[in-house]
This record gives sequence, C-alpha cells and structure tokens, in this order.
Amino acid sequence: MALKKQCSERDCTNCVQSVDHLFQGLPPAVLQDLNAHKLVHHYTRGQAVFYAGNPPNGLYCVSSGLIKIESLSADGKTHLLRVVKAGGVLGYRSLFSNEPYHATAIVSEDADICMIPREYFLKLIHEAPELMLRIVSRLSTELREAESRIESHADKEAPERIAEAVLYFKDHFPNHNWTRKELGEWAGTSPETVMRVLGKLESEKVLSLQGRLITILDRKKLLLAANLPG
Amino acid sequence: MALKKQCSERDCTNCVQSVDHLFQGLPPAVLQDLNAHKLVHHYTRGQAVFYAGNPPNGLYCVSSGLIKIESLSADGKTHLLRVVKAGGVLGYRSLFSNEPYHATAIVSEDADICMIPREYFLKLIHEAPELMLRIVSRLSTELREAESRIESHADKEAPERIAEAVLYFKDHFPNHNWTRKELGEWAGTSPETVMRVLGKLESEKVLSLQGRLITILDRKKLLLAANLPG
DNA sequence: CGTGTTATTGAAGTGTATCAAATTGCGTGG
DNA sequence: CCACGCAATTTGATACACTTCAATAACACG
Repeated sequence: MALKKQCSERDCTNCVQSVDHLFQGLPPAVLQDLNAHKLVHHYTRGQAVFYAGNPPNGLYCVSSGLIKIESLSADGKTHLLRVVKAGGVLGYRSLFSNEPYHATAIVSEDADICMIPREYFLKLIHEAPELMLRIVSRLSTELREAESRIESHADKEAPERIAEAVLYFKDHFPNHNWTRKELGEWAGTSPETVMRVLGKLESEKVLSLQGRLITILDRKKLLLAANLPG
Repeated sequence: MALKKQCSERDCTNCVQSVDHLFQGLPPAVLQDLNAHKLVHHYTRGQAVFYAGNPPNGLYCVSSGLIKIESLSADGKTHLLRVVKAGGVLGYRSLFSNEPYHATAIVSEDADICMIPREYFLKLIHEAPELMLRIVSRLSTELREAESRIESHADKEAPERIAEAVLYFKDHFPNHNWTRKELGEWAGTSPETVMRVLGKLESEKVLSLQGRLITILDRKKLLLAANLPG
C-alpha cells in the first residue's frame, strides 16, 4: 500500500508542486527526462541517507518523510543543524563546495527519497541556468539562517534559545513531536534544561505539554521569551 | 600618494589576480567592461560600507584594506560574523536572497572598495554563467564554515573557542592585530575571559603576547587547546 | 510484552559573565 | 610630530546559570 502511493508521488511532476521547490519552473520536457534519471529509495526511521565524511554522489530530493541533518562533535555530542521535509532537497551544498559531507542525514520519519546522480545533475544545470539562480537563492537564505543561529548561540541564554526552538519546530513541522533531547540538540543545551524551561513556560500558561506534544497557548509571550520581534 | 597606488590597484585586472578571486577566469573583454562600470570609493577606519537593514545596491569588491561584517543583537552586543580582506567580495548574499543586509560592514583597516551596481552585476551573470558556479561554490563554503561555528559554539568551552579564534585570525590575517574585544566578539565570549585564557596560554608557552601582537609559539598545542584535528 | 530510551525532578559543582578599579597604550587632533 | 584623552588591558571578587550526575517513572517501539 505504501508502494502504490509512491508510484504517483515519486513522479517529479508531483514533487515540484511543493511550495518553492528547487525544480519549480523547469520545462515539462526537462522534468520528464529528470524523472527518467532519478533513483528512488525508501528509508525507514533511524536509517542514514549519508554519513559525514562520505563523498557526495548526488542530490537528494525528499518526496515524503522527515530528515535530520546532524553532526557529531569531537566530544561525542550530537548537533541538529537542519531539518528537511517533503519537497526539500539535501546534499547540494557538498556537491558544489566539492567536499565530503560534513554532517550525517538521519531519517526521522519514514521517507521516500529520490537521488539525482551527480553527473546528471551537473548536466541539468548546464541546460537550465535558471536553476542555478534558485540554488544560489536557497544557499543565501540558509547562510543567513546559519549566521542568525550563531548570534542566538552567542548572546541568548538557554531559555531564549529553547523558546526559539519551539517556535521554529512548530512553524515548520507542526505535525512532528520532537523529543527534549532533539530540542536540546537544536538549541545547544541539555535535555534537562529543556525540560525545566518547558515546565516553567507551562506554569506561565505559555505552552501546554502532553508528553511530547507541545501546544503554543500564547504565541506573543513565547516570542517575547525568545527575544524575537513580534 | 594613496591615489597613485589606487590607480593601478583599482583596475579589475589586478584585483582578479588575488587567489581564488570571484571574477577569476572571466574573459579580458568582460573584465574591461566590468572595469568601466564599477564605482570606486575610499573608506577610512571606522566607516560603514553598509548598515544592517539597508537594501543591497550592489556587489562590493575589496581592493585593499580589511572589513568586518558584524551584527548588533537585541541586547546591544556586537558579533563578528565574517572578515573580508583584499581580494574578497561582500554583499553578494543579500543580492541573491533578495533581502536587506542583515549585518553591518565596518572598515577595520583603511580600504579601497569597488561597487558593482546590482543591475550590471545581474547582467554580468547572464553573460557569464560560469560566474554563477563560482558564487555557488563560495556560498557553499561559507555555509559550511557557519555551520561549523554553530557546532563550536554549542559544544566547545570558551577556552577552546578562543584558541580557535587565534588560529583563524593568525592564518587568515597574519598582519592584523586584533583586540581582546574583537577576539571575544568572534569567539562569543567577554574580553576578560579572552584575556585570562590568553594569559594561561602564554604561561604554558603556547603563545607570546606583546600588547595586541600575539605570536604562536607552539601551534600543535594550540590546535590541541582548540580541540581541532592536527 | 518486555526492554531500552526518554522524561522528570533533585542536588552538587563549575565555568563564565559581570562589576570594579588601576594601568597601559593606541589613535586622534592639535 | 607630540601630547592628550579615552578606550583597551589586566587582575580580582562575586554571583549565578547551566551542566553533570543520579535515580525513578513513564513511555515508545519492535
């Protein structure tokens, strides 16, 4: 039954419907050709799409599911760098900086992922230069987001970063319930501190907690707690 | 006398000589045209090239001098996000993500900077698609560096980040002496903590301090202190 | 249905920010 | 070019936010 669903979803023409998809605007003929060249693979929760250190073999398009981009530091701590959902792509940064992946992609919700081989992707770019502009725009946005997280880490306290994390996850992945550990890996703090801060926010009627399900009761107060412009 | 020097240095053909310059590989005819369209400006220490919030008017090429890209957080703390020296370019990220600058560019050493107007630059890209590949590669590298700083902030202690900062500045800007405050703004810590850590590293014969001049005596130990692969 | 991960709360230890105050030394203007 | 003013440096003392360790309870997942 999962397979039937994939047969239609795995068609590039469908994927491209997602808001702001990388391949949006490509001529139908090119999409058809892309469709013929991609490799589809189903991944289950916990599997790795690629590991830090691997050479990039192509571009990954997430058709369904949720992928965590994380890195392991010298002292064994895991860091959540980025999260990619259906309609997103991953692995393109390494493709261009010509370096091995610096992070590992771990499946968080079972996923169908298409792989576009490196060679074919480079050929595609050659044929469709407007694609390059979309890539540049995407990298630019991600760079800004990364730099803004550097700032947050440097001049915000743990409670503010945790409030930021809750907002980010709720805005981008409203249907996924994250663990305290994952929130901590994103905010750069320990699960215990996440817990204590969430508890405080609950007692202040800003959030409600039902296990892993976090519901925002007072968005305005949460933005304030995150020290973010309303 | 400063002017005479600029006359030769301000020619795009010269700038492009810098290692890995963005415009390297452009046909001479295109460079000539670029040369005719750029605007040159001299800046003195402390001046701003652009402010956070300004809309991007073009691409800035640093012909000489040193520029700090910094951001001011809500609570008034300054953060050093990037440093650009002669041969580098700035402002291209905002040009493509189509957003106002999110940081301010401050001159640290008197600089000659060429501005390539937005419209002309976009036209240039259209004519020289290989330029796009260089931009993508550059953004990719900067994104990786930014993400690696997120990791450092999250799982390294202040002494490690300060050691990292010393290594970074010495490797990239060997002739510029940075203040304790600037080191702190880069490492995400206070000038006092920078001082104490530098003092400790001096007592351990890893560094020598002569005012703002820091000399690395034992690079291997410093790498160790930064928790970086040798 | 069991097992291992996650959640939750408490207590203790520590790194680092912050404040303060004296000394140095850079850079700006005369 | 020199001198002055003010920012940067340096060291010490204090406070506290956060990590770490620990132990139980609850839950999720195969």
